[in-house]
Amino acid sequence: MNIGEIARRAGVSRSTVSYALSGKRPVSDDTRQKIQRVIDELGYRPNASARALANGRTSTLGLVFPPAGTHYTGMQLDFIGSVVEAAAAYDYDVLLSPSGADSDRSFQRLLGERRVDGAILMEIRLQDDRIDHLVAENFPAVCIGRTAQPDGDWWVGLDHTALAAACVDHLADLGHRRIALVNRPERMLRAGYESAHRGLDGFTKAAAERGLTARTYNCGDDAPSGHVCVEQILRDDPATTALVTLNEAALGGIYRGLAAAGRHVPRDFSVTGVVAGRWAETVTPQLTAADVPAEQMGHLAVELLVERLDHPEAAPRHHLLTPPISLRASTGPAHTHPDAGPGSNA
Amino acid sequence: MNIGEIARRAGVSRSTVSYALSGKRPVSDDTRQKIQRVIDELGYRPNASARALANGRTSTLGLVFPPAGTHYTGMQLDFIGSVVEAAAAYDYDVLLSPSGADSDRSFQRLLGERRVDGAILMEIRLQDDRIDHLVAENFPAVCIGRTAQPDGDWWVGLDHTALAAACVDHLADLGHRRIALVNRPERMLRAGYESAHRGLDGFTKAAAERGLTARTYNCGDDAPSGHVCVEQILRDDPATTALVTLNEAALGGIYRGLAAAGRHVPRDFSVTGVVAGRWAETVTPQLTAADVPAEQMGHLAVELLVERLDHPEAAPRHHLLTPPISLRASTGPAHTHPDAGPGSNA
DNA sequence: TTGAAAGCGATACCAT
DNA sequence: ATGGTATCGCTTTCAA
Repeated sequence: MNIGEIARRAGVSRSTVSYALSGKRPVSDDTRQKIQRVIDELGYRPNASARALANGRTSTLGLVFPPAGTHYTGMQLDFIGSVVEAAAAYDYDVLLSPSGADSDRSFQRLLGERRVDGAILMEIRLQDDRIDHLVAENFPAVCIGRTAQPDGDWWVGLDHTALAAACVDHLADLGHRRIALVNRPERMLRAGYESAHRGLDGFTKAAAERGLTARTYNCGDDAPSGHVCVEQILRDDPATTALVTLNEAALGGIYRGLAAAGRHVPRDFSVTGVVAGRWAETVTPQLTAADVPAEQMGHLAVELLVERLDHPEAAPRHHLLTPPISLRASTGPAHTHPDAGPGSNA
Repeated sequence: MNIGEIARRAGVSRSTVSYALSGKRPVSDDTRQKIQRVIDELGYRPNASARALANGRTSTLGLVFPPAGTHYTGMQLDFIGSVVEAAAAYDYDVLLSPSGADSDRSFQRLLGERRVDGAILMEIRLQDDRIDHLVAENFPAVCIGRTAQPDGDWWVGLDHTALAAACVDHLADLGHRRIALVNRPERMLRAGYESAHRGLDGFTKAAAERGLTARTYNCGDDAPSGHVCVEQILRDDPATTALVTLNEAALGGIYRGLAAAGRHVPRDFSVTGVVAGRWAETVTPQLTAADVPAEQMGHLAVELLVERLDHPEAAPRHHLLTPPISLRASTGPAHTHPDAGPGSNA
């Protein structure tokens, strides 16, 4: 059933039905009602493909994120959920594209075949060929995260440098002198992931400024890797009394590794980091952390994208967020653990 | 740029370009190469809307799941990830629809406007108006979960009855005599969520068969509710020594509540349940649980849907899964806790 | 092996 | 206030 059928049954022309639906031209109350009655009766809905072809808009947003090589982190998943929800409020549907690279089939389909009106990108790298591509085509996109040169882009990002530094300061204030960073996997660092890079920067500089002894580690995005990483940290320097994690997926393993080594959190070891709030609250003890406001960021990204779609010539806008540290239960004053003596091995 | 432009530049007709692309009609090597050269040069990709309009297929699957009223559970998110990944392997994109009810705008768009070729539904209710609607329209869909009368449907589901029973048996085998069930929120039970209903059934019957004292609780889908729920359980019957949870999101709070009450897991309290495997491994101690194979289920659902799309007349198929209990670290032999004496209050 | 032209189902311009 | 019709970009039948 199509618009022609409706027109025929209502005894009007197709254009009149179209205008009655869109309201882009006045239609007499009489015919409007006649049309509406037929539509209700037949349960007619205009075909999205035909409409998209005719007016050049799909009413769909693309959400681009790397394929779940291993698994998604809670944070990534929170982004997805919030983007979908926000998009629905603007009557946009969301098309998911598991693409890490410019060359991915799904990414090409999204853009080249014009399946979406605009795109939101996650997991940004400092140099990101996907973004280069989008900019070159002047394709409306908004990034969750920012590249090394974000000035021409639309984005909503986190000040990872400041966040990691705030974690270090928090620990230093509590008297910790030997700390460690649990970063994302080395592969992500090499690929240029911005959070891993900027977080590392912030951690390193803040530790230097506060005169702390600091070591940095790369850790796989899963609990077992977190466990192994903690073992390594305590082996390298048993006097370590605190750590900062940028790696949410490893958190469970980090806690377990600490417990296995006989370090009680927060009595004789403090843990903090940059983690989505709701996941910080699932672990025991609850994590004191710079909460990533995933929900807010997803909403802002959609808001920016819709604005950009409505005003194609608008100047780039962005939001740089620096959420405060939420004090919970995983950090406390520094104490030296008995195992921390020289030559000992936890 | 469109197919006409390509045709002009290659000096052939539009139909020849189309056939060169689809391979549905032989094209001489010579012209094929000529066309391909032009296409590469201009970076041409056929417009998805036009193609969908012409041949009636969108190459898009819909994924329907309830809006994140509160937040998504890890399990739901795992489904989303695995469905997207599996769909990509078949060159389908996935359109997300946050719809809990037949009447949701997004759901209507998906079906009525024919934005997708088929749909995958999550969070199935025993009576589900979305499914009734789909069946009535003979719209190709596959459910993750099953209704009370699933025989005519395509689905991949879990035997929640058996899973809950297996948890009870496991606890009974360890000598536990007084146990509790932490179910999903009452709102979900009232709405008819199949996992909550069938799980409750399985738990209740198995407990009766093994002659256990069992209580059942509804619990909000978040950590704080889990904490409160445990307090309630221990208040109602301090002699309780184990619980089964169908509520993944409450798990963190359950652990915390137990710790706060001075019950050590698994020494003097055992916890088990039905939870997605990777989340069972993030908590400490790791949860002994019937692991929901979310990834496998997502893949199977896509596989079934693709099959159904390719063979519109095929008879309904389904997969009923009963994953075994993975023994981890959260259950142990029953001991009576000192606080469990009559009149005491942990 | 190839071309011409009729759809697919909407929108929107040009008439009346 | 309404109708007729060209148009969006592709697929596919019919002819040659």
